[in-house]
Amino acid sequence: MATKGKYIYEYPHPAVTADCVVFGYDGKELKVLLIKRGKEPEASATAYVGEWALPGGFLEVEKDKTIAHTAARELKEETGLRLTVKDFKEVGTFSDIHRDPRERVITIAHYALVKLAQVEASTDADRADWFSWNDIPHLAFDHDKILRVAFSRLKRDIHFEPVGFDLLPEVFTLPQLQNLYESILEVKFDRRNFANKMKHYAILTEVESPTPRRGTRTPVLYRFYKENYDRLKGSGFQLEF
Amino acid sequence: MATKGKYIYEYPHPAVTADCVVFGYDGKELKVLLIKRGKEPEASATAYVGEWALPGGFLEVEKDKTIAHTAARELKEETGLRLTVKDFKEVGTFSDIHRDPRERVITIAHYALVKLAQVEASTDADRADWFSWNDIPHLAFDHDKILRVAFSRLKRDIHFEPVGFDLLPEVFTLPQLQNLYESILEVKFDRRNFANKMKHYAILTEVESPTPRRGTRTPVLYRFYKENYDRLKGSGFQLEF
DNA sequence: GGTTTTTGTGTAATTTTTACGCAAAGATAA
DNA sequence: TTATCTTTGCGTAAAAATTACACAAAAACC
Repeated sequence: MATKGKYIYEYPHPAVTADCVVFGYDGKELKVLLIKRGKEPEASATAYVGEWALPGGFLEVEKDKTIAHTAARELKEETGLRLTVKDFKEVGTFSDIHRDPRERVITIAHYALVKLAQVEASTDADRADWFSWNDIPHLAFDHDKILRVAFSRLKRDIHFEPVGFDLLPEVFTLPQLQNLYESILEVKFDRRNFANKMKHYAILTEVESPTPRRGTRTPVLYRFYKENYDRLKGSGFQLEF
Repeated sequence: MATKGKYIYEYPHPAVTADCVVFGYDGKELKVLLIKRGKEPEASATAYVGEWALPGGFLEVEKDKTIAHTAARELKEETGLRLTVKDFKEVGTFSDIHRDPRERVITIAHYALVKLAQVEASTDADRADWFSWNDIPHLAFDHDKILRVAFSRLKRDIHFEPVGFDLLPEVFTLPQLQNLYESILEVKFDRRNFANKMKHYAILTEVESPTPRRGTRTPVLYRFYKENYDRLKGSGFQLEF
């Protein structure tokens, strides 16, 4: 199949892919969605068969309006997860000349945050699976590196944007929120100071608690108060921890 | 020249370019290096001839180790300016399907900071020129957009890294440093508070001033104290203004 | 010598951040 | 039923950082 192709260029062109780091949070740990690599019908050859990898795939030159559209389309095809283009944040370009053994492939990595509970059901479990952040298997290509960079990007973004809320269910407790921040920022906060700061920012609204029993004292439930957050953000605000 | 090419692929491939936003600072204003577009021997057709644009060009698939190497190589070829791969920071990918009228081209934008005085001489003035940030001409392609994003990235990075110092000469005055920060952050600071904060951070060392006359009172000269900055940065520090 | 521009300097008031202890809610075990 | 354990909620005092603010010295120009 040496000259099976029909797309001809005067100069060599690289292949371009979009890869997706999809983060979830189960109330306890940060999670990442990975796929098991199989044979890919579109690629001229398939590499790393049977290994775990980030979901992603090739830019469709004549169809994908932007590389983020590639990310959204491939994520849907490979995991069943349906996200919009706006859900993806660009992490960066990975372009090492030999990062793919088949041909020159540069990839634009993206990350996305999902409410885990609400998407677990719609995920195609045959090919995809969620892994705890502290228990990630070895990944194909340079996907380990991409994952690390994506995490550091998330870690940075959380200072400026309410990314935490994209990972939590609509209704959540203060301890859950704090644990999430601690997981991402890899630090511990004083519970009282954390609550004070949140109260000061006024970006949470208390939910009429239907007293949902648990193992200990029932925590108060909150909802994210988007209006207030947007107002704060508009005036050059930044969430600090 | 419809089928002049000799590079054949089974699926369509995009062209990939690296574009460079090179910032300089003349002690008064932020500047950007632009080139005047001419005929490009490498491209199958040339677009936007005669217009100003960001320096940049096509990834050489078999030669450029990473896309940052493309940026460095093209900057050198187009402007004469010789920077290392490490001098470039990635801004992001611009991949709109019709951003280049010739074919599908996605570009990875980068920015770099240079000590203006020391590079002005080595810049190829026939093709390249420095423009004040507040006096940028209309640019080819989507380069206006790239420029805006690059600036906002610089604005963000200056909180975490001593980027200011890359734009200043080795030896500089406190008012110069303040003016630079004000230009990038688009705010005004109180002179005394700015000086106090800098003193508190202890990242400047006073230089034995050879009393270099000027228009008014001779300002004290400083040099950036890298050791102290690195130490601070290592312990999770961040430059705030 | 007077005028103008630019630079350097310190302190008090305010705001933000940090540190810290105890009581109530709910579950489980004795 | 009571004791015990874990988890949650709450407020204040000390420390640190940020802000606001005024005057004198250096140099150039007239």
